[in-house]
Amino acid sequence: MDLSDVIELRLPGFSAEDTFFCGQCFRWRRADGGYDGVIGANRVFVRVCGDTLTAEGCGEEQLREYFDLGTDYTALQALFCRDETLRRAVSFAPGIRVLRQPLFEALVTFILSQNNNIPRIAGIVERFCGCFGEDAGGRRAFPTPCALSGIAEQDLAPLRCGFRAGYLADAFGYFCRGEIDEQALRRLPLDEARAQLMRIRGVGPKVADCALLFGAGRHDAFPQDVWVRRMMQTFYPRGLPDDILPYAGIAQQYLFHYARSSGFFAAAKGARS
DNA sequence: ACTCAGGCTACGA
DNA sequence: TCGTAGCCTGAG
Repeated sequence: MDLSDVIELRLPGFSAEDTFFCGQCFRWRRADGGYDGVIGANRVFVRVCGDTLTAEGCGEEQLREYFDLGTDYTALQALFCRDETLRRAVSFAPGIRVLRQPLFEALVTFILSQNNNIPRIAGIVERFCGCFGEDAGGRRAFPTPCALSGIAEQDLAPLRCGFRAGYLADAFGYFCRGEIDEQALRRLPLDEARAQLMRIRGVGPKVADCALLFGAGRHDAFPQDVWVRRMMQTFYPRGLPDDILPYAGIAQQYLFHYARSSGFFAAAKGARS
């Protein structure tokens, strides 16, 4: 296969802007009217025109998986929009899709996300790839677990990721030794899958759910950060509607983005004391 | 200068 | 089993 081929995917309603910058991934940049990113071992350039996404740099199968073509967002949004709050969140940024990233990448980036802000996370991730990743055509691929065997906490000093370095080193160990079973994570009951990941130091419920949702295709995993918790307390004191639960993670992404970006909670900031 | 960020661990009650 | 102080670092 020629990786320089331009591949077109039909992706109705897709917004690269909202999808790439709604906080689920950290490696896309705006460039030349499109987006420059790295998927697996490949540097990829993406452009969106109407309902068509064009991509060059990687194969079609890889793209279909990464953009989760198997999930029908039109149907999903119809379901979500029967709920008043979700209807508002979805219409705020209807072009969001939850990406299916590699498990290791999702876990590592969300370990780095804790008590941290997005620009700085992106910086740490770039330094990490720069230090340990293979060349991917002008950018660096996200390092594979194998490439990190023997990497210790002190080797991570250049990342300037602070107390998270020890957590990363622990995670590398689990992956290098093959002690994280991706297939199991995909089929196990949610709490068991979460427990497997939470053996890693620095991985609590939130990070585990992010890894499952973004890195293992578990649409039922429901990461609750401060923003989503605010949404839950305000609009869903009794929890999400039952028919949403199998897709709670995707709903979460709309709720999260809405909570952070709509300004709904902005006034609450100064209102303490 | 100072707060706070997409949590977690460790420790105290 | 609860609740919470402290943590590296740097952006705002």
